[in-house]
Amino acid sequence: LSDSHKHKDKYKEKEHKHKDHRKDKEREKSKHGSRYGSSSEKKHRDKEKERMKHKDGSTDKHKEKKKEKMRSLDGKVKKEKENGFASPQHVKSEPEDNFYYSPKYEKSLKRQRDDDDETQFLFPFQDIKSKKTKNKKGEVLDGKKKAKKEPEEKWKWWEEERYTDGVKWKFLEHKGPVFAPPYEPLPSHVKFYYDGKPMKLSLEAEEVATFFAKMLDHEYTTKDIFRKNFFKDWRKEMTAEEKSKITDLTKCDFTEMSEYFKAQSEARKAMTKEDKQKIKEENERTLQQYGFCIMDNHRERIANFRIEPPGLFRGRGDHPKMGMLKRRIRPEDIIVNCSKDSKHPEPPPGTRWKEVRHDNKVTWLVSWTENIQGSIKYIMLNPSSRIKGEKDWQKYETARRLKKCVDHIRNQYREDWKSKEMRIRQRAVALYFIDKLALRAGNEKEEGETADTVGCCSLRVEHISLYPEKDGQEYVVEFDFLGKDSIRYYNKVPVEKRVFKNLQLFMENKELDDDLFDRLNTSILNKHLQELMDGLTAKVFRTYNASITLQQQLKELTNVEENIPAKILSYNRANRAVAILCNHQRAPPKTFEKSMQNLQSKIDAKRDQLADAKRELKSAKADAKVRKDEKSKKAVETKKKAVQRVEEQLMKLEVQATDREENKQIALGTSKLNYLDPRISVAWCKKWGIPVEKIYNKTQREKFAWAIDMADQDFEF
DNA sequence: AATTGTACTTAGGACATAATTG
DNA sequence: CAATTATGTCCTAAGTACAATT
Repeated sequence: LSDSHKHKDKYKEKEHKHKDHRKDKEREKSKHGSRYGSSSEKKHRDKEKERMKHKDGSTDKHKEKKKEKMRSLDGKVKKEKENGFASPQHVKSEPEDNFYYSPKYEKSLKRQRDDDDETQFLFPFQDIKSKKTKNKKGEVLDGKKKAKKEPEEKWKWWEEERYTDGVKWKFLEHKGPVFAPPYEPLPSHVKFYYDGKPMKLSLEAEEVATFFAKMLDHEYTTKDIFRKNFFKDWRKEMTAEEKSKITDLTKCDFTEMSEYFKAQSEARKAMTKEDKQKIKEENERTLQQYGFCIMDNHRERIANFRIEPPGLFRGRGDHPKMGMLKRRIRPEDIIVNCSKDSKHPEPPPGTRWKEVRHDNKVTWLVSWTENIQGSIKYIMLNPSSRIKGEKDWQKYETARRLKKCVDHIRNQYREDWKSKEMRIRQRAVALYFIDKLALRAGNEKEEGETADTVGCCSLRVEHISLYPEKDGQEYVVEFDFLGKDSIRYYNKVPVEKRVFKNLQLFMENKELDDDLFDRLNTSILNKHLQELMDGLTAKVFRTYNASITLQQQLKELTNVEENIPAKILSYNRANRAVAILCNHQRAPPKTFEKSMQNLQSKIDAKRDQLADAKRELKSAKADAKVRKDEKSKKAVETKKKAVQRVEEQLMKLEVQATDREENKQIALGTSKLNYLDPRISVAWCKKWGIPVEKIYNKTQREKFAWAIDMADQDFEF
C-alpha cells in the first residue's frame, strides 16, 4: 500500500520528459496520421530476435465460428420463443397515467417460464448450476396476485427468458432527451474588461467567456494548453470586431463575471425552503416525464436523459484538448432510436431531429456526436434496468466460467514463456501481468488526441524497471505508469525467472519510448483468449480476480465471534484488498487530516469515559460487598452495563478510525459496482445475518436486485 | 492486416443531500 | 438549530471490445 501512494504531480514531471521526447519521434513517424500512429514501424527493430521467430501459421482458422453458434452448444434455452412476448409489443396506456405495467402480459410470461422449469434461470450461453431456483417461484406468484394495481411491483426480469439473437428489445418508447437550458445573458451591470476597459460582448462570445469565468478558481485555467485551446475556440465564437480587438487572453478580466456566479450560487444555497421544494418538485416532474422509457412492456429508468450542456472540456490528466469548447447540442444533432410503432418523441417546436431510427440491435435511446473527440455519446438505461442487469449478470457468469479453466490457461501461458516465437512469448508475459496484476488490456490510443496513458499491451519500455535483486527479493519488476484516467500505477513485484528473462529480451535494443510488447496488441491477445474460452477477453481476468479475491478474503477475514460492525470492517477490508488489486484510487478527501483528528479526540474522550465508568463500577462493587443489600447489587449491574456500553462505543469508534485511515486514498465504490459479483456479498450477508443494507445502499440494491433475490448463503463464485 | 466506426462498461471527481454533532 | 461531516448522486471522460471498411 505504502508504495502505491499517489504522487501525481511529482510523477508528471518525470513523465513529461519522456513524453516530449516521444512526441517528436511519433510526429515524425506518422505524418500520414492514422488512428494509432504507425504500428508497423515498431516491428522492424527486432531483426536480431528473428531467430526466435518462426512461421506464423498457427492461427486456428477453424475456431472462427460465430459466438452464437458456440453458445447454442452448451446453452440449454435455445428452443425459446423470442423473449416470450406473445402479446402486443407495446403498452397502449397513455404516459400520463404512469402505468406501463400490465399484469396480463406478465401472466403469459410466467406461464411460459414455468413450462421451461429446469432452465428458467440459466443463461443460454453457459452452464450454471441452478439449484436455488425452485423455492423462489412460490413467492413470486404470490407477489403477483396481490400486485394488481401496483405498477411499482418489482419486475423480476431475471426469472425470464432472454433474447439470444442480438435483439435487445421488441418495443421501445420514450420522450427523447432533455436539452440544456438556453444561455441566459448576463445582467448589464456585470461587465467584462479587456485591457482594463469594459467591453460588451456578443451573446455567443459572452457565453463562452462565462464558461471560463466559472472556472477561474480552478488551477487548470492557469495551464498553458488549457488557455491556448480555450482562447482559440473562444475566438471562433467572436464577431469580427471582437476578434480584432481581443487578441491576448492575459488582458481579459473575467473577475466580475466570476463574482457574479459565485453570488448566484450563494443565493441558490440561501433560497427559502419553499423555493427549494418547488425546484425539487419541478425536477421530479421532469424525471417522471423524461427519466423513464417503456421497453418491452416495462417502464424503466433512463440513466442520463439530460443532454450534456456546453462548456469547456476538461479531460483527465495531461490532456492535449483541455480548454476546448464543448459545443451546445441541438435537436438537429440528435439521433433518436425507438420502435417504429411507438409514439415517437417530439423535437422542440420549430426544430427537427437529425434522424429517427428503429434499431433494436442496440440499447441506446438517443445519440449524438461530440465535438472534442468526435465520439458518439448515448443515452441509455439505468443499471437497474433489465437490459443492463442481464449484461452484468452475464459478465459474472463469464468470469465464473473462467474460474473453471483458469488453471489450464495459467499452465498454458507458462509454457508459452518458452515458445520459440517472440509474439507468443510476449502474449504469454502480457497475459501473466493481466492475470497476476489485474492490469487493463491496453488498447492503442490516438497519439496527441488524448492523455498519454497505457494499459498492459501498450506498456512502453520506460514504464518498467528490472531488478535482478531488490529488497531481498529476486527478479523484481517495478511498474510505474499512468493508467486509465491518468491514475498512476506503481508496483514492485517479484516475478518468475522466465518472465524476467523474457522482459530483458523484449527490452533489448529498444528506446525508452518503444513498446514493450511490440508484437502484441489487444486484438491479438483477445483473439487468443477467445480460443481458450468462449467469451474470454482480457477484461474478464479483472472481473474474475476481483471477485475471487473478495470471496477468499471474506472467508479469511470474517470472524464468527465478532459483532456486526466488526464484521463489516472485515467486509470493507476484503473490498479494499480488491480495490488495491485493481488500483482504484481516489484523491485523499480535502478534510481528511482534520476529520481524522476529530475522530481521534473523540476516541480519547471515549477512553476517559470508559475509565470513569470502570472506576464507578469498582466502587459500586466495593460498596455492594460491604452493604450486601439489593439496592447496591442493582447499582453494580447498572454500572456493569454502562461499562459494556461505553466499551462497545469505543470499539465502534476505533473500528471507524482504522477503516477510514486504511481508506484514505482507496476508492471502494468502483470495485463494488463493477467488479465484485454481488452474489458473493449477498451470500456473505445472509450467512452472517448482516442486513444487506449495511453493504449496499438503495441505488446499489436496485442495481443488484437480481443478486439479492437470487443468491442464498451457500452461493459460491 | 490496418484502419475506422460503434456500442457499451468502467472511472474519479464535483456537487447535492442527509446525518450527525456541538 | 446551525455547522460540520459523511454519503449518495450526477456527470461525463476514458476505457474495452468488436464490427465494418479499406
